Amino acid sequence: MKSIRQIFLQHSALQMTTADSDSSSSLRRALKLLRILAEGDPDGLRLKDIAEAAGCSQPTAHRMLQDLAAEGFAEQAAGKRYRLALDFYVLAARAGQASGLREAARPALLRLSATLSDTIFLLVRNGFDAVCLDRVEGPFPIRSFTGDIGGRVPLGLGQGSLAILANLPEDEQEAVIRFNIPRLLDRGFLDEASLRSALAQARAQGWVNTSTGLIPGMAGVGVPVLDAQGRAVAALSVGTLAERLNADRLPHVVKILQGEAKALAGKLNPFDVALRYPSRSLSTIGGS
Amino acid sequence: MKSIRQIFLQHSALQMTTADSDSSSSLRRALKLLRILAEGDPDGLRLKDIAEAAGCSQPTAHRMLQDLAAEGFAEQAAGKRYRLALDFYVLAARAGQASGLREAARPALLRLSATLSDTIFLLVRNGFDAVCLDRVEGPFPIRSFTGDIGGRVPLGLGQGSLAILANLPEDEQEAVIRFNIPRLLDRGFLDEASLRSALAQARAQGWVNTSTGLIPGMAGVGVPVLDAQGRAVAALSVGTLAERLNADRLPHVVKILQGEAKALAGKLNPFDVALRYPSRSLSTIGGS
DNA sequence: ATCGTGAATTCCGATATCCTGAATTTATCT
DNA sequence: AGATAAATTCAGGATATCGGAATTCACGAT
Repeated sequence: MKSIRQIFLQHSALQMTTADSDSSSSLRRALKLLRILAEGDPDGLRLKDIAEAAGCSQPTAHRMLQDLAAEGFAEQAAGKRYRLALDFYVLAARAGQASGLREAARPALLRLSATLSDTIFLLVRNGFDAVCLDRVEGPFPIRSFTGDIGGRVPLGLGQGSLAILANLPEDEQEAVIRFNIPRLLDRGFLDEASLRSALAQARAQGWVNTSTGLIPGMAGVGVPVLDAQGRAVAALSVGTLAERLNADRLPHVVKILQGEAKALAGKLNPFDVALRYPSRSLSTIGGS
Repeated sequence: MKSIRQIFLQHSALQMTTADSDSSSSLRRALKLLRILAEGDPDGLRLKDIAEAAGCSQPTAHRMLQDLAAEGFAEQAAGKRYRLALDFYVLAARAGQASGLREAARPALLRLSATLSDTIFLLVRNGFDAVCLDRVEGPFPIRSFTGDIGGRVPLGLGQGSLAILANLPEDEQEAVIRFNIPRLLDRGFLDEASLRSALAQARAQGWVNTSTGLIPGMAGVGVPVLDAQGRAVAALSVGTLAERLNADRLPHVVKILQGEAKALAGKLNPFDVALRYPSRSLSTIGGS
């Protein structure tokens, strides 16, 4: 059985508290600048603040930003402020296309939104999290754990996220659970026993209902998107008002979701999320 | 009048054949790797091919890719292939509000899509290209020059793209035309005379109709989004089936589009797409 | 199933690049 | 306008980078 560390390595590309964060390589430092820009004020950041946030000298930050600008990843708005530039977003749009899932799922999302008149989410697994890859708004205002596109939640929190976790291979599921329990408790989630019973139920019935919803007045349904080996690679979910998921409508919603999930799975023949990271990372993480 | 080179410098962040492509800085070279990954197969590229495309040795490419992966911008899929990682997408999505324009335009796109039941595009100018910044699908399947979000077309090709070009300042327009003519011809587009007359008409009437559509059965309308100085910073366009843009409906569509474009322009007071690039770039490009 | 080819990764010395500090220019605030 | 603070440029010393060679690894063929 895989260890937590192995699972972690398989998905080490998380911006988590890896504690190796300060480490070297000028490239790494430059890339951190991009992250600083992304997380900073949309109108741009001052060079001084960027340098401080990056922990490097002002001339160094300046030179790197000039390079980033020359390549179209950053730009200088009025007032000398630096911010991300268009090319960055353009490239990022392609990054989401990995395996074409987003593209493949978009028609389904639109159909679901049109049919159900609710907000639809497309989630994918990424390490120990579920990431919102796409989302189509419905007419009702929704609060959800999974915020907007790009939002992350620990696997297990929220219907779609739980649907994914419930359909991972046994050993990975176990590792994720152990890793995520503290994170879930931090967010006021149920205890481990409740999680395990919810997972068992989710796996058995093939979908996750509103019972795990922790936001008052909100409810949702999530179904997994399975690959050829029956492993969850994504989830479709609906978020809506609790009153809109009564006993009458629920079966209908589940059925439609499952139909789309199955059709989507059919389009994903060569979908392979298994990553292998070099053993060098082991020492990096293990040694810190 | 500005020279082509000057215009080019203002928007030098193009992945074109700048001939400065080989130039210095390890950061720039690393960022080019990201571009290579973005343009390559979504399922990933082999290290050898990446190294070749980047014009550097295999070990060098390897080390840079490891750094990119460690920062979450790239990842290794099964089979050792490298591709852009999800974090890249997530980062941009979170910062997405940064662009302002996209955020500001989204309600308009949704309204247009709902009202017209067609696919709506938001294009912005970037150098010699128009870039699709956002897009809302309609119920009809559409083929367009401007592919999905992030797609580029030479300015002048397509309704929205032409609408932007038609409303650039005289000298820039001229420079773009000269630069783009060969590119347009390559793609089976009309000759220079036709382009110029189309531009004149577009500028005069304030919108671009389907007459420039080169895809059989498809049609569209584009209107420019003008800044305070009357320069085009973006375009809204509709793409649909030719039969859905008959003489009855066309004026209606144009009117609605123009209304949204005008409202959008009003929200863009502090929107400043003019970029200033350091004079250092001048010598870089001029000297090669 | 084993072998052979080609790719991916690691190692290491030379060297080009990057970083820190100081000086200059430019912007911002009172 | 003057003063202050930031942004940018400049130069020398230190270091991380680069590419060739060797090794390990993955994959296709016999």
